[in-house]
Amino acid sequence: MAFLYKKEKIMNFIEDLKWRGALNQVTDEAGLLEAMDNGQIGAYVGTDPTADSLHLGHLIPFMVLKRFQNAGGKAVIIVGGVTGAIGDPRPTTERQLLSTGQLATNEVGISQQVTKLFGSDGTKIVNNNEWLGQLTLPEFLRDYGKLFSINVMLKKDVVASRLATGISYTEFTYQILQAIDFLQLWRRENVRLQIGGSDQWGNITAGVDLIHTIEGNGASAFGLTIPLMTDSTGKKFGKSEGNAIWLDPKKTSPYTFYQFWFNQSDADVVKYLKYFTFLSPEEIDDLAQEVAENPGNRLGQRRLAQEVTRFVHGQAAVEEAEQLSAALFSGDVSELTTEQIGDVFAGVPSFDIMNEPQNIVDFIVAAGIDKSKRQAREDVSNGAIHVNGIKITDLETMVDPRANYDGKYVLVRRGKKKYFLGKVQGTAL
RNA sequence: GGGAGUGUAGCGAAGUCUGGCUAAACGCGACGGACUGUAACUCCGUUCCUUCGGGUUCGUAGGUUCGAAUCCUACCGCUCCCA
Repeated sequence: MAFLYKKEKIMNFIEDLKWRGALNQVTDEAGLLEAMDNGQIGAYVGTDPTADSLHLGHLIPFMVLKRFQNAGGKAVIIVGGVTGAIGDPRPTTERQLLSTGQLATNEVGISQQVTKLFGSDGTKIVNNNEWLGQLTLPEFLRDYGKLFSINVMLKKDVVASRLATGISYTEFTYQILQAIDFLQLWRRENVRLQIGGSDQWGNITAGVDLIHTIEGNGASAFGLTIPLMTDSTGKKFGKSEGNAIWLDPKKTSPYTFYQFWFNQSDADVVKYLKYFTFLSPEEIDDLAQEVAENPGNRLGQRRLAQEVTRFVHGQAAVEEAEQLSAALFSGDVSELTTEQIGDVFAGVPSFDIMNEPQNIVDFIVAAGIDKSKRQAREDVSNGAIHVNGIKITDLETMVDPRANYDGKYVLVRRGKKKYFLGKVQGTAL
């Protein structure tokens, strides 16, 4: 069951990850493959609910978990709970604790997204509050604390780097909690593998060690980490204009999501195709050749955008994003009908606007397109602003919302490819 | 508890000794423009707000001075060393 692509290249789970550049370290490669062959086992990824939605950074371990699932394994995901309330230490500074209300909201949002990605069949989403929440301090100290050596804990990279700047006792304890999670899932859900980013290595091995200590050295428990994702210029992957790309369509529209992938550079497409799609090595090799020979066609980028958008938002969203992209990047937007605008542009950031003429600069700021008048003036002067397809360069221009699209919409473009849809409200009092 | 440092725009980092020429160097990031393939590279411009007169900034609050990021006092945060 650990084998994929039986009709084409034969690769097992690990070989496939290696080929995709998605493998950093494994605790015991041969042991893991053997365990996978001996019957279905589970693997888990933990997520702390630091926001009400997942973003692309989270998708990285989830992609590997999904491959594990596709290879016949059982996917288990921990969404926050106690570990989320504590905070995984960052290498630099102490985290700000989230309120319990915020945590609860975040957990709900993230659980829904995870369910969408993994399906409900056989996938298990758990909250570690189930076991960590019941644990009393005396039990914690007697049953677990005794098994952890401070000397070893201090050597973990994250802790070591924090010794210079300071780390609270709370965050220091995090690795123990995560180790307990692994142990509990090992017992409850037959989880034998924990998957995480390369920064999770220390936490993961803490869990493997704990299982070996309690369940015996022969106990089958493995850890696997994924390399840090960077783009070809060495920057951390997953940001657009300095903002995170969210999986929640309300926070990042499927159109924006699609465009994020579509705009990847030639140097990165193949890497991302391997990483973020479930296309076979043959298909990816073909696309790689296409990118090398006819980069201008952007076939690789297009396929990447389609595949990832489909995985996260579904086929309908792909079609909408492509329609919208076609409308925005090919023809003249002033030719579009009111209906087309309403249908197709739903995915673009929108704002409400009063039904009365307004100076262009004030209009831009009121719409939230720029954050200050200074910036708005600069953009207008630079010829960066188009209203309903017409470039505006005069700072004194008045924008009349009634002028186009039956007075219902005002379509604004800033720069080469950022669109905003103004929805005209009633007349101002 | 004692001692030594440190806190500057989104980030990093000058400027502080020798107060005015500093809305504050430089780098990164970000935004816009040119080029292009909705790419990368490169180049150019912008990057506190503004009714374009000016206004408000350099941890916080006071003080000295004609004038303070720069000097003084107190307080707050962070780091290190000693106890």
